[in-house]
Amino acid sequence: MPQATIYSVAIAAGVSLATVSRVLNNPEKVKEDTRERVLKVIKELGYRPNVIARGLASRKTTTVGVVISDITRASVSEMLGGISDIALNYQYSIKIFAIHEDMDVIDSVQKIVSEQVDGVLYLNDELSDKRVLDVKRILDQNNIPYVFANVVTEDEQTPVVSIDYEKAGYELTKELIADNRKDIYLLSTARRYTVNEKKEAGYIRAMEEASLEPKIFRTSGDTTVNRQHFSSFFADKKVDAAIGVRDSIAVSFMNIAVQNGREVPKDIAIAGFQNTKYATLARPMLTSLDIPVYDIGAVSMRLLTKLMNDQEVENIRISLPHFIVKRESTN
Amino acid sequence: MPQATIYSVAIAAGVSLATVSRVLNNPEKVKEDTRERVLKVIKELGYRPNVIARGLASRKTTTVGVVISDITRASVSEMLGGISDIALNYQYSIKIFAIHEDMDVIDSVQKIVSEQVDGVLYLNDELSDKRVLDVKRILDQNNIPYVFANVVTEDEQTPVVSIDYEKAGYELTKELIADNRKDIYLLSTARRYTVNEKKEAGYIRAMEEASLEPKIFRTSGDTTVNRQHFSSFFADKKVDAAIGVRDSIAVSFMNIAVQNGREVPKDIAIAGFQNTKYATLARPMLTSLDIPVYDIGAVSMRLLTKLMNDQEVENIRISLPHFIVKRESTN
DNA sequence: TTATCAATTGAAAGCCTTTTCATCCTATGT
DNA sequence: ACATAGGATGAAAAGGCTTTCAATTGATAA
Repeated sequence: MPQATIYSVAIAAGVSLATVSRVLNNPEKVKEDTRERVLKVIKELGYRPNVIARGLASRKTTTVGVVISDITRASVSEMLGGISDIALNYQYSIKIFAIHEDMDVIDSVQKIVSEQVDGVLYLNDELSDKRVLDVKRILDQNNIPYVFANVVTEDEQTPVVSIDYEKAGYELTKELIADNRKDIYLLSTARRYTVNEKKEAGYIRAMEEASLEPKIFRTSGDTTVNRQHFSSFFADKKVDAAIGVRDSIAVSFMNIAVQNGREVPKDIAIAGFQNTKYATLARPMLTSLDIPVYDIGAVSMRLLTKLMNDQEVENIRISLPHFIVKRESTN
Repeated sequence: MPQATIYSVAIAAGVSLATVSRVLNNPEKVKEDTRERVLKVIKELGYRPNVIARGLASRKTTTVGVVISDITRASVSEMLGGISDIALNYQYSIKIFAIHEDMDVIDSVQKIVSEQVDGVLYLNDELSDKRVLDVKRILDQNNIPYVFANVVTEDEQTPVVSIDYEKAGYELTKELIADNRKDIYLLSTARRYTVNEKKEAGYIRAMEEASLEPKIFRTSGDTTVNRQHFSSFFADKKVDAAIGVRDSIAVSFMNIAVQNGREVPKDIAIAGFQNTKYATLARPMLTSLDIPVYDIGAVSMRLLTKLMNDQEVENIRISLPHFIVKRESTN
């Protein structure tokens, strides 16, 4: 049997299509007994409205586009979990748009526009402020609401959900300074991510406040690569504490430190960012600044639903709370 | 300015809509100079076909639905990476359908059908054979091609891309037996996953072949929970090797083992499954059976594109190769 | 020159809904 | 009993595209 359409339902129920449509979308506008009759037929025929046709007619697709650079990163998929749960609540579907470095930003946004999504969630912590504005402009032109998640941008007019990475970096550094550590390194990425730059800024502020010299060591996120870097690191550097901009970097560093005969946390205190599973699977377990990634996803999706439905929004720039989870790798 | 439509392009180019449509979909059917004229106008107006309208008219949405239970799991997002890359190649969009345990399988599939996707990729390693058949039936009825990825099913008619988990379990166990280990535990999950059952079967086969007693220890995937289990484990059990059905379980076990004074791999050899980043971030680094998760995603997406376009497919049941990555946690 | 055929183009139907507008009906007030 | 308001319903247009079928054009062959 071919899929039932609104026609077949209308005929079977002896009403017009308009009525069937109303039963589905404005049930209060149709008399109770006809409504029940129609619903019965719908159930019998297993009718499900074709969302494409509905999207064309209503110019609403109840679909949001989620723009992602590297979906395999743990933080991204965690965020997607939050997005997906809230989307389910509000009956939105999720379309994934993977973007690659070599893709033209403008072109990729235009593609999303042509897909007729009702809103866009942009997850990309590598996005520069200029690019954010490009994306913003095109979406504004097409009247598509959007929220940036986990993105650093100064622009006051951009809806964004994130945490205060500068403050987080500052606090985590203060924690180590309070433990009387002097040679505190920040292990950052060679590649520039805007969120990491914020962490660095906070680290530097804390160090300078304490009249300590900020020392940033740049390496790769790839374990096989940074192992090499870290090994040579211990040959010539004085260090009694380190903060990794990601847990995985901190753990990798910790492993090399131990292999070089350092005791953690006695000789070296180590802390990470994100509080992922890497932190609890490390030995000793890693102190980490918890970033509520799932919540960032969930909250941005929630914010987006409000924007899409023209609801009153008190604050379009949301900063979620963070906190330090102290474990064995620091005192 | 409102978004350009095919009408505005047709008028501006002085042709009919049919011609514009042909320029986009069957360029060889329109004379070269008109084609160029139309393309020029398209570019000038920044026209992008509305994919919803196109989907309604052509009954093709160039969208595939990807069904996922827990998107936050590393293997799932890795697979999604493979899917997404291939989808990009073949110009398909990806719609995510998150399913939860409490959802009705049939209902959720019907929802996907109503979304008019051209194909479905089902990723769910918890799916029982019966459920697979339910899903299959509904999609067949609606004439929607599908591929199951990383799913264990016996049914010969089900397109599926996976690895031979039984063989993998067997080989990994053999490896430890060859190292003359006797008390080899399999650390599995309390919750039943079909893929884990296969690993268990392979483990048991290898153990029995060697006249060793298979010993399966069931715990949670949650680190805070299994730490407790593992701690009490060492109180009363004789063990000289262990295999975790996931890397994270193996690493967690390894940490507890070391804390209990065991040396790895001297006293206990440990191996995991999946070869995730957990394995390389462990100390010592974990031997792991590599499961090409990204490839499973990529290959299933490729298979699905063939199915969607009625291309000849030699084999709808694809088993990808696996191999053991030996590291420091075993001899 | 005329018939024939292929290449090119256009007109219009169709895809399945939503939504506006008009019509009909019923209950209410006088 | 009659006008009126409001609720319930249906007819039809609209949404932006693809695709069929018919018409036109131009070129080639007879």
